[in-house]
Amino acid sequence: MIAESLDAASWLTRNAVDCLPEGGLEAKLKLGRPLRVKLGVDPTAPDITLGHTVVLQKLREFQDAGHTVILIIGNGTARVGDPSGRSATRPVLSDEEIAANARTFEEQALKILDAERLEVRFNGDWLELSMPELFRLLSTATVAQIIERDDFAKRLAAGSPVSMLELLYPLLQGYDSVAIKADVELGGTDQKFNLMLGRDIQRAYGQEGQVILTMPLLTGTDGERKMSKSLGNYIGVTEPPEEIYGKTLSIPDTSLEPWYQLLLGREPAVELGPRDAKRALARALVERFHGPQAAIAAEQAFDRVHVQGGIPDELPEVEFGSSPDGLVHLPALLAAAFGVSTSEARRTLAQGGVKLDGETLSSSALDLRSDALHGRVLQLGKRRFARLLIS
RNA sequence: GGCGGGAUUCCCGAGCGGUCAAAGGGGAUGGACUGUAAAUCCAUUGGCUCUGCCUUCGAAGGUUCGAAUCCUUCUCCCGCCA
Repeated sequence: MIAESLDAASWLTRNAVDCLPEGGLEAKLKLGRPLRVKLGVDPTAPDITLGHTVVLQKLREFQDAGHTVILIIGNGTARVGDPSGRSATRPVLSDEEIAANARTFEEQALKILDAERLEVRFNGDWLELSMPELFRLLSTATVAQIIERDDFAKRLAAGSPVSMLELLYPLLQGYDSVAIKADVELGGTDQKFNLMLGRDIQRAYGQEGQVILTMPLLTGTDGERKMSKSLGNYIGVTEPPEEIYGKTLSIPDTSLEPWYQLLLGREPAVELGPRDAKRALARALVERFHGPQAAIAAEQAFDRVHVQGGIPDELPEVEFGSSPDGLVHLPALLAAAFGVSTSEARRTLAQGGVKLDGETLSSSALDLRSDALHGRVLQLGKRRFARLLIS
């Protein structure tokens, strides 16, 4: 069952940026037992994005090769906050929220991972160190080692604050590897430092150092920064088909190759132009999370709305009351229907961004008769629609 | 412990007694163009019962006809020295 050949290693390192140390994975594979492959996740963001799927797919490949994946929910480390990136303050979550997020994460991760070869662990279970234990952990690394890290080095050079807790974070993450006896740890390239430090810590605890495997970070729909929920440039795997389809089409052409490579594991077909390659990508992604039917439907719906300027077939209904004289104040209606402020509604209206059954509404008449609105489709901007039920 | 610097609207960042809902940039949104791409152009970007009104410039007080701008106290941050 357990593949031992070099082929197995080269398959598993496909698309990876780093696999260290050199030859380490091959050596681990030769052990001939299922390896313990670790991924740590932050319990703050419950929804899995396409960005997460890059690493998850790699984990799945390990599972398919017979290895065990250990998903670590960082409820203990959440109290510290990963300094990767730059956000300094993180919301403090309650145990209930963390548990709920972990469940959601696991549920969504199972769209990719195999439940049979998965262990889910909470690092809060072992991050209750006594002082002597903490001192032992702290003694495994030096300040020089820690501040060598790129983020820290830059921030220190720029005179920005770096808290003691942040310095501690990589050690705690490394301790997780000790706790679960990880053979391999995966992460994005931004995790390289933490992963490497984990090796040192394991060795300080008398274990063999883990092999680290880093995957490229998927850029977000903006094509610039890494995909993340907080940057708002993400596609969630549980989003509706039309959203996944539409958002995928909105990525810049320059993201096409990396997205193909990281999400589909292949190059875009050469005979397709960028537009059609992107459509094929969007179909493939919808298909992965919603099935082939949904992919076709999403594309058709998209074409109807955006190519032909039509109206989607499923759209939310909005109930709204008219005044006693049968008039409806448009800004108030837009505000209620789309969750914008009335000021914003007025502005958009003035700019020709509001349509009723496809006809642009003018801002000269802000009050319309209810019977002119009832049952019709109100549109704000390009993509927000609602069917009106005026009472 | 001592000395200095800072906190401005989503972000960065001007403003230093009235002409400030607050320059400029970024981002975002709407429009044109298009392939919900890029590039480009135009517009908008606190809220509202919208030719006016209300609330914003770390917090609370104060001075003034009038404060983001001056004073006091407080909170937080940063640097230098020890």
